[in-house]
Amino acid sequence: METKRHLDDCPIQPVVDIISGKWTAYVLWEIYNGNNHYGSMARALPGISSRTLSTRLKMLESRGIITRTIFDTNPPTVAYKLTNKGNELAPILISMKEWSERFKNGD
Amino acid sequence: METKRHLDDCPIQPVVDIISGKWTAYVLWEIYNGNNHYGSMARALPGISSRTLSTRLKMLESRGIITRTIFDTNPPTVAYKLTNKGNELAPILISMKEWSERFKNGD
DNA sequence: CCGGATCCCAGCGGATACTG
DNA sequence: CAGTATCCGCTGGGATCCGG
Repeated sequence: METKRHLDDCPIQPVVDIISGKWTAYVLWEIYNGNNHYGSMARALPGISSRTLSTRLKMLESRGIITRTIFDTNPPTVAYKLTNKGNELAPILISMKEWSERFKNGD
Repeated sequence: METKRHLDDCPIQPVVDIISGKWTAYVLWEIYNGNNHYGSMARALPGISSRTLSTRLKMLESRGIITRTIFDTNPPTVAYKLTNKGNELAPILISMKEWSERFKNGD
C-alpha cells in the first residue's frame, strides 16, 4: 500500500528549495570559487541583472548559506562568504561540475 | 586582468540547465528511487500538475537522461528509467539528500 | 491509466533609472 | 562600487478538458 505523502517528505526538498531558483547555483558557484564581491560576480555572470543578483544574495544570506560583511575601508567594500552550512554544499557543486564536464558535449 | 567570459564557460552549466526547472529535481529523485510510472510519480509529488510532469519527462528524455518504454501489455504500461547518463547524476542526488538531512531543521 | 492540447494568469526576473 | 526602486513583459506552470 502506498501511504499518503507530502512534498516535505522528499528528502532533497531543503536543498532544492535553495538552489533551484534561476541563477542561484551560478551565484553559489562563484562564491564557492572565491569570487566574493558583487561587482566581480556580476561580471562573471553575464546576463544576470543587478536586481536578481542582489535578490539571490539576500535570499542566501537569510537562509544562512552566506554571510555579508562590510569592511570599513575607503571606499567601503562588501564581501560574501560561505558559512559552514554553505560550505557543506561543496559536494553538490563538485559533483555537478564533474557531471557537466563529462557530458558537456552530449555523451 | 579579468578576461571576458560567457555563461557557457561556467563548468556547472550543463547540469544546471537540466535540473534547475521547477519540479525537475523531484522527478529525477523519484525515478532514481525506482518510481518509474507516471501515475505513481504524480501521487508521490502532490501539487505537480499533469502538464508539468509530462513536460519534464519529455525534456529529460530529449536530453538523454531517461528513456520512455511502452510495454504492450493490456492495458499498456509506460516505464521511465534512467539512462547511463542519467544514472551518473546519482552523486548529485545523493549529496543533495545528505545535505538536506543534515540541515533540514536550520542547523 | 497515461498522458496531449488549450487556455490563462501570477510572479519571476529583465530593463532602466536612481542613490549612498 | 554596491546596491534599491519601479515598471512590466514573458514564460512557467496550474486548471481543465480531451483522446488513446
